[in-house]
Amino acid sequence: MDIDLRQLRYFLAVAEELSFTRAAARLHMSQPPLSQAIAQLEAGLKTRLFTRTSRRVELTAAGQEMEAQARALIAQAERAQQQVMSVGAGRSGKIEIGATGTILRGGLAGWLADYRRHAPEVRTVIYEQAPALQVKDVLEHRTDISFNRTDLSFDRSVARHPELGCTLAWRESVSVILPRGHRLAAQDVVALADLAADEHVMLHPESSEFARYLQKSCVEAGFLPQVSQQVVDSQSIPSLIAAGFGVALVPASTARFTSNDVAFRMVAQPLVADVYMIFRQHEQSPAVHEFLRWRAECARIRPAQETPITSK
Amino acid sequence: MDIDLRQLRYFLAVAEELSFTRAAARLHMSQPPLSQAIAQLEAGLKTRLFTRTSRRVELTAAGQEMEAQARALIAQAERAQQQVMSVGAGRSGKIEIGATGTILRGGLAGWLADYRRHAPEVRTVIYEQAPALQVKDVLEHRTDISFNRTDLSFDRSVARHPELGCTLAWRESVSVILPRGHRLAAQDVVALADLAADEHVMLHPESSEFARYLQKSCVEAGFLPQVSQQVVDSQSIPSLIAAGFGVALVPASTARFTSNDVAFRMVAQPLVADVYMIFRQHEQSPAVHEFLRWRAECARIRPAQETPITSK
DNA sequence: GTTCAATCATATATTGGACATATCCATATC
DNA sequence: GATATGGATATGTCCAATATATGATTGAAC
Repeated sequence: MDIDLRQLRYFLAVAEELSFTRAAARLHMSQPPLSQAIAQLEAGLKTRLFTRTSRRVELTAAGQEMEAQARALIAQAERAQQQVMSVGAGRSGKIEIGATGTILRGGLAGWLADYRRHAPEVRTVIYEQAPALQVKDVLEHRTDISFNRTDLSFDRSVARHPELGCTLAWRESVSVILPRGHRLAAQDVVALADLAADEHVMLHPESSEFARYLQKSCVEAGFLPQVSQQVVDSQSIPSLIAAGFGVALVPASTARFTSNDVAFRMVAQPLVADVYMIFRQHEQSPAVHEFLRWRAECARIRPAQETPITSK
Repeated sequence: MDIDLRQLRYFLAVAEELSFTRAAARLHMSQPPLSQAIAQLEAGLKTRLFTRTSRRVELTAAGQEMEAQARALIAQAERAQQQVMSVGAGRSGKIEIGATGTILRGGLAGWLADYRRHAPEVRTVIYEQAPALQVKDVLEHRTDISFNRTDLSFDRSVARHPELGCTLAWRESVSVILPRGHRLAAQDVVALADLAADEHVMLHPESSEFARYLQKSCVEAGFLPQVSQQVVDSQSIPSLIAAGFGVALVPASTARFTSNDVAFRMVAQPLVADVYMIFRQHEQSPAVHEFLRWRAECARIRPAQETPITSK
């Protein structure tokens, strides 16, 4: 009673050849089972599909309808198979990405563009996330990959979860934001120690591993930064600097979207603003798996990772 | 390698139950062959569709895609089957109808409306045909049914073809078109014999059996009509009458679309303008077959067929 | 920690159905 | 009317889908 794609393939062969014998030859089978299969299909539909005049085979009206329907069905089955295999191989699908505001506006989309060229069928959906929620969101499948500036291998603030993996995504340099007319604005590159006397605007160290890293780096450079203001959202930093609250150390890419009320200057190495990807080690969809595999391969070929988009 | 709707039905059962055991019960089969069938499907796609954790079954990303695709495919297969069966039963399909101008404009569409209500999926396509080509067009499958005023049972002008059938479609009365101020315009009903002295406009008797029928009727009424003008297209008759070329006998429904430069009066019975359907006895599509069957049944229930639309 | 129950995978036997070979029947062609 | 062509029918064979039995894993109960 239920039709079956095999029957439809047989039907189409007969409909195209208008001959059971020729169709059977094309299907690499003998003629009787083909006749039987068609008869069975007709019985299931309670409808004749061919008129057999012992010398000529013709399609009935229902047969013509069936030809159109069968073609559409088989084509759709083909597409369905391709689509499923494509998802299975990670060539299509969806990757849910979480990122902090600075990373999202700091060139993440541009950095992803490479992969979009490599796997155009994979949709990437980017959510802006509070850093504190990123690990939780990944663990609970709300996102597949989180981009942030925390290297879980060294992070002690979140419980080191065995299910989570962490990889360096890209490496950018650190800039310092100076107010107009600051004494260091004349230099192209600023050494970290030169900022010892300035007041600093920085992110809350509790919620930002990057802030803790900067603090630690300052201490290693020989001074404990004077904090004039702590902020939650890095977007508000440039306006605070413009208002005279001091200086701020930020990832170089922050310069892309800010006015020229303030000056951006490179900070000398070895200060870096690394961006990491956090992801589940298992239970990752093929698209995510393939994405991470591709990234790992790229990193193997060209390990020196630079700022995704120059902050010029 | 080629997927098969049976596998998809199995897959959907498992995807819905998220359990091989329950799905097998729902499918009235045991669990091992179901597991095998799914494994086979996965092998064909080279893609895992479920993650089995020996306690819980879950869909992979590819499995979710497959669920959507499978639903769409099975629904389409269902629709295809319905559609083919519908065509096979004559509930849907197409009927190509040929008709002469007078019949086409004389209420054919209205007469067909009944059937369109009965079988709304059947499309009826109406072509205007020269009467001389109607039989040929039916025999050569250009049309399925011809409407005209020729009863093939008595027609001797065309070779009586054994493949052709002929049935009365409807019966209308005959009207006479009189010029303004004609002496008979005062009467509601005109007897045929009263028109003996008038000049007549009529269709070519060679191409119109109706014209021959009218001629014969006049002779039986005791006069040979004086023909002032012979026309091919009955549409031109009213204007010729208005121009004073005499009178004309026409089917009553002709009055529907003409101005009041002329007067229409009923002609006394037994003069009738019957409309017949001509069709192939065999090689008719289910839609045509079902249409004719339905008509025959209606005629059996209510044999008195009237003018399809009153010529008021 | 141990046992039990639940659940899917694997092994093996069985059966139904798809297929092939052989043949029959109808008809178009000569 | 003989022949050839092409589909239907009959019958045997073989594979594949299924059932039964069993194993393996694991979550839950105590």
